[in-house]
Amino acid sequence: MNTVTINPLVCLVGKLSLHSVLSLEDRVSLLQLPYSSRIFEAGSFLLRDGDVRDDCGLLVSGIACRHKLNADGQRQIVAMHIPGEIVDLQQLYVDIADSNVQTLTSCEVAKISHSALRQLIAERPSIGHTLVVSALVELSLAREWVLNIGRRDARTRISHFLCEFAFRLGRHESESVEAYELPMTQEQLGDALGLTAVHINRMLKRLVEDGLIERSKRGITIPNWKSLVREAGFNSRYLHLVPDLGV
Amino acid sequence: MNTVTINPLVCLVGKLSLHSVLSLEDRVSLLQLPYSSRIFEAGSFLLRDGDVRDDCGLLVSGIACRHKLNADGQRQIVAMHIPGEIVDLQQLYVDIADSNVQTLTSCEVAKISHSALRQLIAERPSIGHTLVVSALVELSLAREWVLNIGRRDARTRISHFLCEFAFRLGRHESESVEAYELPMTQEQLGDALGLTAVHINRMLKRLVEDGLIERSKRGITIPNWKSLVREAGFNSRYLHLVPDLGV
DNA sequence: CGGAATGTTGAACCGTTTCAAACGGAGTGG
DNA sequence: CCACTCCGTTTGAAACGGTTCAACATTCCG
Repeated sequence: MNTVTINPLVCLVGKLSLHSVLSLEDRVSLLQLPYSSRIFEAGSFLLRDGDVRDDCGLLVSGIACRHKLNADGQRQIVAMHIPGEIVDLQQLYVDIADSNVQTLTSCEVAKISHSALRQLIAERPSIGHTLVVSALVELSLAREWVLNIGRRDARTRISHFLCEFAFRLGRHESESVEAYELPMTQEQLGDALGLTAVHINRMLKRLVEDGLIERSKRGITIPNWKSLVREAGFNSRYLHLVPDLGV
Repeated sequence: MNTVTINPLVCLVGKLSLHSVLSLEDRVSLLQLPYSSRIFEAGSFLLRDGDVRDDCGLLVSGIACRHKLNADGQRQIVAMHIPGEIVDLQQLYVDIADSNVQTLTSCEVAKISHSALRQLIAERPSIGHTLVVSALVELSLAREWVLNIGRRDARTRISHFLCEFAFRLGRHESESVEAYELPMTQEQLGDALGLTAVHINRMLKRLVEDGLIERSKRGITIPNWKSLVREAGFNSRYLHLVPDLGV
């Protein structure tokens, strides 16, 4: 697997750089963190509600989602996780997990012990600062998620979700025909957006009919970025990206 | 106003203590922070989407809410703020605000400059740690809020909101008849829960009929805490309170 | 190849919204 | 003190968006 060995931590550095300016020394120190990497197959739990952890899981490749359960057992996906994100950063500060994280695709995860990370943060406070920023960006995303579910109808809601996901994956070069893989069943999309799979199906169909998206298996293509953004009322500011890239 | 002068910062210490264990030295240092206190009347903005700040606002008394706007101008309340909370802590780490904070009642707010707070955090890292914990608790609340709006029907959703608010205000001694003031119009409750004021009205009426709550003007009484908790499927774990108080 | 999971479609249903009208209380000015 | 207005609450009837259920088609995967 790791024959050409690229250090998986580069994806962490890349992700953190989206929200903060990292010094060269910080980057170097981050890349020297000890880790052990492992592959999880689709559907594995990376974190369970109630877990207590002594290491952090960095998502190196693949997509995972964070979800919570109702008293009735209904599921609500509350966040998506993409490569470069530390999936259980909260457990570095707060003891007990309050949600589940489950892989949607096969995922490579690098484990970093809390003690190593704590030591690094103590030595280089700017890295601690950067990690806090990434947590605050997650907070901002969660609040936008509330707005999305609370105050947008199904069609706009799905459009907004697709925009956000495309944007976070970096597939948002304006005007161009952008495609990405959306590794979610319609059931999962429903759980993310507070809708039923059936209704997701109908709305996706309508979005295709109206030329806002194209579909092939699990792939989504956005033929005209601007029109989907308009449909969704999407404004990327809440993502707190450091470089101002259009929109 | 401040003739008997109680330091408003004690409420900050109290709030932080709910989630973390603070040393005596930390408490003392916190209380020595320089601040300037001011009263805002109901409806004032404490923070606006897009603001950049060089000081933090500590809510000393009163209730505020955080909200975001749709592209259509529809409002969604994404969080409630109660005394002891720093309403714009994010701006200490992230430059630009992504939501509005508006007072619901007359509020006393103590301003603390970023530089003073940064200096304190540098001197006493455990205080920085505690502030991060409080931000992560807010993240946990936001995720539960998503679950509440996405996967609970109106009746349960309102019940859950009332439970959470009561619990955060500390009015949750089990079994007893607990009352608190809920300083929100039905319109605002609707904005918080992704419902219309009309439907809030009908559901509140039903909750009263079913003996789960009692109402008087803006006051809410919970005659039987346990039955409302059952109705809401409420589990306080996501609030991450340090002392384990029932439920 | 066969079975399970996912996607698709229609019809009936229901929770919530919308619209509209009336009510009540608090505050203001004459 | 009354009349007036403003704001929030209350109520009803009709409409709508999304759900539910059920059947069938398709894809995935061992």
